[in-house]
Amino acid sequence: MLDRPMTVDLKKTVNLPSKDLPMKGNLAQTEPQRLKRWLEADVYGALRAARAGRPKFRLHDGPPYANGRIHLGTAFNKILKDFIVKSRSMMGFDTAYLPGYDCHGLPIETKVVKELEGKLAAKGVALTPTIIRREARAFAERHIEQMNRDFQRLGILGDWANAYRTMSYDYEADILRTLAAFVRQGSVYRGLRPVHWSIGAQSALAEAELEYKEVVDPSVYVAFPLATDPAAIAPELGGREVAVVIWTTTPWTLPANLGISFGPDFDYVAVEAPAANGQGKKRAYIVAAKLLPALAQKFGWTDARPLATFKGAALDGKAARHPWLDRKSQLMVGDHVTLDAGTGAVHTAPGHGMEDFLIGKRYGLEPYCPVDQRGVYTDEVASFAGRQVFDANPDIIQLLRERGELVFAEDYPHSYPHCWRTKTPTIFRATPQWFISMDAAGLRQRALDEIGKVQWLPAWGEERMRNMFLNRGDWCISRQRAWGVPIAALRCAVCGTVHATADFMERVAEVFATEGADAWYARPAADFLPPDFACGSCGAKEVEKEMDILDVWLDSGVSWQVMERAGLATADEPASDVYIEGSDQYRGWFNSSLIVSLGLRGHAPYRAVITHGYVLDKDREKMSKSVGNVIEPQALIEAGGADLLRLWTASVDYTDDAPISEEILARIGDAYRKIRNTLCYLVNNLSDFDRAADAVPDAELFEIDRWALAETSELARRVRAAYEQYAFQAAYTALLNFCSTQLSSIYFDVLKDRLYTSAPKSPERRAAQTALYEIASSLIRLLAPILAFTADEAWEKLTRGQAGSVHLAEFPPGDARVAPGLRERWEALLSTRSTALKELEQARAAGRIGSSLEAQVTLRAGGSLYATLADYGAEALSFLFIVSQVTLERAEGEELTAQVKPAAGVKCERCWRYETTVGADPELPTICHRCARSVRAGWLPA
RNA sequence: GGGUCUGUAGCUCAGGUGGUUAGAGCGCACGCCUGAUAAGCGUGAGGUCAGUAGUUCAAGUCUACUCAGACCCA
Repeated sequence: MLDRPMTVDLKKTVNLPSKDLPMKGNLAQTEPQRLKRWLEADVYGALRAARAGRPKFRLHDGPPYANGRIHLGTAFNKILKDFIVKSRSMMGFDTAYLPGYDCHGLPIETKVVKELEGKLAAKGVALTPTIIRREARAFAERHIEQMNRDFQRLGILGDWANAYRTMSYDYEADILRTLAAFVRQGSVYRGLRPVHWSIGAQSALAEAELEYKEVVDPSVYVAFPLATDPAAIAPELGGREVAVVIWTTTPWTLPANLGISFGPDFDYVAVEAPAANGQGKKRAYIVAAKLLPALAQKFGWTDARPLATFKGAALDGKAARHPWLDRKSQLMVGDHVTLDAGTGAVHTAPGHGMEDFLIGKRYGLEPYCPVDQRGVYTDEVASFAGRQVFDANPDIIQLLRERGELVFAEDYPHSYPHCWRTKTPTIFRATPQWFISMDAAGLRQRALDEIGKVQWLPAWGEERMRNMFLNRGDWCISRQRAWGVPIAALRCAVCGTVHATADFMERVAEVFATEGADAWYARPAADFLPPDFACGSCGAKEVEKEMDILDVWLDSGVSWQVMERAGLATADEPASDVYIEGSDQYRGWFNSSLIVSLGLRGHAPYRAVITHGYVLDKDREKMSKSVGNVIEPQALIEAGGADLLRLWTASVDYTDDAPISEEILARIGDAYRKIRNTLCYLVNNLSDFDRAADAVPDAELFEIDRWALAETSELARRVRAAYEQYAFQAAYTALLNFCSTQLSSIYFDVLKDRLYTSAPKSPERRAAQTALYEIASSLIRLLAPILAFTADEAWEKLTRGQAGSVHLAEFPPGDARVAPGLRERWEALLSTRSTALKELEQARAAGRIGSSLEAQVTLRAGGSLYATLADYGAEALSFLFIVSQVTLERAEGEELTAQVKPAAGVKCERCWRYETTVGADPELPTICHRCARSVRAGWLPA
């Protein structure tokens, strides 16, 4: 061998990472390709097969409404569900996820009707329920296909091909069978209830079909003379003529007045004022004390004299006389009474208002409604029978004036609901509806019992749910619409008696199962009739079909039955381990599902209920088109990929409302890049590492490798626990902090020297790679539920495509044994490192060094810290601090000091450390002895 | 108006049963490196804990009220 410099390209002897996993994710392009492969490989099916026989975990999907592209809220919901599905399956559970869609209902119906109206009118064809239903079904079908694609694009794993639909024939049959079950147990009844009614269209309207317009209505203040002894209210009123003054802007509802409501805790006064019929008579009028000054001025009561003051509760149970009819008006108290307007005494007509109806129900008043579907008074109404209600207003006011009960009248501009179709003002009108009683079969009490057995997350959900059941009225299940499941009942064509038996409904359900609910519209009533039918009341044989449909909340309330039908649950247990939906579903799906499951199975359909908040803008205000603060998921996916959206979902506290904005997304992008770069470092430094052949035994690992593995195990333990508790944000925080602190800023930074400068197959480099492999394997799996695409990509690279999708893998256990004292020892080492780094920064700021390798550090420590540092060794510390030399000195006190000086020696061209051994090897004169050994071992013939 | 909930640094979040100078990651500023490079490392500056009043020796943590926001109901 010649004793002169060799011509070695030293750059080529440095083991730099590969570029197998690119730093740039390019997710908008790569995700769809990966998705395609998942679908081709049927990852969901493979997962179910792989977990067959393991304990089951069920997440029953609350069906989103099938009427458009998904928005951030639906994406948020589905991603959270996917976190659960993926994490539970990685815990080893056989996790089923069968998505579903809510198909019937008003939004689709109105959309379809709008589209059809113009077209059909031009052809002179009438719009029938059958046509609406055909179009609505096609509309829902189209949107389900689109939404299926949208959801899958988010990386949601599930049985998409078999997604359930509330409009499928068997599902429609189940809805009707469910109604039959409630009929059989005696919970279903028919009763009157006020609904929004369009006189123009002669039909019931939903809230969404109302348009509010500014109009001027008559505002009247009407006296109702007291019918009970006024001394019972306040002694001062004994022997006086007393009247209650009410206010209304709908004088036409006065014929239906059955009561007056007061706020129980408000103060009311009886004041002496001139009687409205003049002639100088005095009369005592009752109004709310707080409103008296304003009212006295309005009425011209210049010398009103208060006679008595009392709480509204004092009036409870008393009675007044109707101003012109020979009828009592019940005095009541209720919390709905406010002092915002009027007199504090609220005219109550239970047939013409929702609040009136509810309080009337408590006091046993009928929802009396002497107005027909044309808005015309029936014969019951003396002197106004046959008159249209709005036309009758002036005459009613005139009548009041003549009778001396009109205290005051004026014009009153306000906004009033109008029918969106006919543009006519609407009225509230009590109409016959179908109900499920909350109490007839004890449903309310059973629900309250069951609520206590369910696990609520967040915990306050239990109270919210409980209050809801304590206060809710009977469930009105009928709607006067076309797109839904009809209430299969018959009405006698002669006497109008309704025939609705469970047996009959179940027979019809059989027809629905094969022909769909359309059969009710397509077939004549006679088709459903038993051959020997006769009306029980009048014996007639002619019948008509009931045309009301069921509330769509009943549709979705029966959805847990698909879990039984799919073999995922049995009837004697809750159909789902968990429900997770937005917080609006306490009133909605959680509510209806509980009632239906209780009615049919006797228990709740869920073991646990999780709620998430709404997606809000940067100011935590709701997104709306008119405000212009809407962010579309499609735009986010185009820009940054679904994994970005998934990472954002994990980053927020979903139990509260979740803010999203440009800045937040920029931060999430930063976090994504941090995680991705961490994965790149791991995977790309393992490109020449074959775990089976190259891994070293535990004993050959460096201490820092063992520390990093211990930290990884701890991470696994914490992240796993977070997933178990559905605490995705805790998982996110732990994972991100681990990547940036333990790995990037400590382990990876220190490890670069060993990975890059050791001989490729040297034991020290293989030790580092052995640790990196374990870390990569754990980290990727722990990330997989959140970063579904990126983790799969990294996993594929790490395992060289030999292990299948990461979503088939299980979590690392997180129970690695850690040598006693290792953690405490490393706390001391790392805190010493911080001290050294601070000192290095001072030297750098003073211009004494640039790179930390230009420095040597002298540590002075005492006591146990000195012992720890000495045991670790000065040279090892120099690698830990990434400086060229460390000198350790023993000190008396406890305080640790670090001193920075220029490193000794010359910079090694290869490892960049300053070494006194540079040039020791004459053949390799520009590098240190360590590098010379590596180069000889790795690149030169022996 | 009622039920339920939320409000801690620019952002997302930690801060059992009230107790020393309120923490983290990111961002930001400044600097280093140029062999993780549309990367990496370091140091540092950011907070009247929404506000007011109270309880207490002591409150981000308890009470009341106010303000702002969310869902449901009216």
